Amino acid sequence: MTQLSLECRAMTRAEELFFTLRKMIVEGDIPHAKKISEPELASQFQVSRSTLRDALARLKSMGLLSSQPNVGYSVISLSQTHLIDIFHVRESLEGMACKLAASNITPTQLKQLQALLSHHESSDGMQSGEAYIQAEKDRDFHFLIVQASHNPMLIDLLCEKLYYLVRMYRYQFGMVSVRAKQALFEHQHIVHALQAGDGEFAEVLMRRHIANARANIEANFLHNQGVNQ
Amino acid sequence: MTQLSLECRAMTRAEELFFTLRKMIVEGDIPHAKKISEPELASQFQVSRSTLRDALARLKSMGLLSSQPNVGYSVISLSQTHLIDIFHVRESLEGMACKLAASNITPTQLKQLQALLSHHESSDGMQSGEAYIQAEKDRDFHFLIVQASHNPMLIDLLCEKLYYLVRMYRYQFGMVSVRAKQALFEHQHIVHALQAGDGEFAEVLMRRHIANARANIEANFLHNQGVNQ
DNA sequence: TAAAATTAAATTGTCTACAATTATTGCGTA
DNA sequence: TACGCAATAATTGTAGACAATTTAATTTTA
Repeated sequence: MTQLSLECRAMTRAEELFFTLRKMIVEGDIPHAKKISEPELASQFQVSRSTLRDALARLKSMGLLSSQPNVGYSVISLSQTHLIDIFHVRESLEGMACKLAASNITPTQLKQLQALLSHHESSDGMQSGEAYIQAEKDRDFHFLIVQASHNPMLIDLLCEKLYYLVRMYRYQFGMVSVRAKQALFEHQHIVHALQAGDGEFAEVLMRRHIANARANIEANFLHNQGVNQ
Repeated sequence: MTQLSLECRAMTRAEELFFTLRKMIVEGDIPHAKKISEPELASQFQVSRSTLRDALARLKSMGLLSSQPNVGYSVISLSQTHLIDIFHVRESLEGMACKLAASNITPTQLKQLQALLSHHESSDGMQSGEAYIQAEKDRDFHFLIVQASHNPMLIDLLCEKLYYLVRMYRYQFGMVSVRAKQALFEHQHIVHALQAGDGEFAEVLMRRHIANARANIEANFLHNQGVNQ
């Protein structure tokens, strides 16, 4: 009767809690590297420990939590080396995604990508060339390309797992792009390669794009050395 | 008192069951694409459904099981496209691992790698050049390089997740290497590049190595078309 | 006083029971 | 007979209780 779930999958209590906790962890609302009290969290969200533990297990599987048997869960402790590790994985996976996208992207997706680009070109921050937080725009661009790879495993790894880790670091370290204009150029080159169907080149460009971002982060670390652990 | 767990971490019932089920799934002892009955499996292993569900959740997170809320779990259904997807991911990740290994490999690890190679060279199957199942040898070689990357995320993805998926396909499709001698040559080249500390070249070689394996699989599919779905 | 051992408290892992949802069976109707 | 609907059975999701382990607090001893 009430079968209006054609698009909207069934949502369990545990799944809902998973989304809530993920947001909280990413945005830094749960202290890092400090043990999580299951009874406390469970009562805070009015759920049983079973439900909570289901959600915690999912958060662990995507790398936001760590745990030890008979001890408990805790939000992972952020570090420079960990962030660099993530970017190495991103570089390889998004490079491959970009290569595959050159072959598999649909006309609709290509149009979306182009529309995205021209929108970014015309936006205020870009025209003045000043630095600004372009997290969401960046997200959309990279997400579209990953989707266009049509490789479900790549999509899952990048959009469901690594993305949230990166976002957590953005929140925690307060990373803003000081190379917005440069990034736009790189995005444009990537789209050109995709249009031309040149997967090998598209991959190289995407990898350089992410490697540049990593170098930028490393330089930032060097500059702030001693501030972060 | 009984604190002999310096190396051996605490092992929960759920973790033990996880290992058992993983082995069973990989080796094809649980029917694919058919819903798993939780009460049945739980009683079969003399554990409660809670414990079983903990294990099932882990198996899902590594891609061996799929699930739907309010419906249940089932072993993933294997397909040619899925296997190809996996190899694309492997190519990119192991390529990166190899690149990083060129910089980060320890002298001990390099010696282990060389010892492994010379052992393979002298083994029977190689000398006669005949095809044989070299799954374990291949495993050791690739594992060592991934470990040598010293990137925990790469290590986890490749050695704890993708590896078991690949092994499941090996069992299910009965894949044997018909290019053992060629693979050995490629392994040798990779080690030479690592010795020379040439990460870029080592990456290219590893990617070609895996791409060749993929091409071999695709050719096999083409030959057996209609047999597998 | 400081370290080790022992006891007590709290936390996690596991089990069982119940609620909510889905799958199945049987019935009635076109 | 085939299709749709209703009632039943079975399964999954969630809650709460107990057991095993860890952490803390306390006592004992050098």
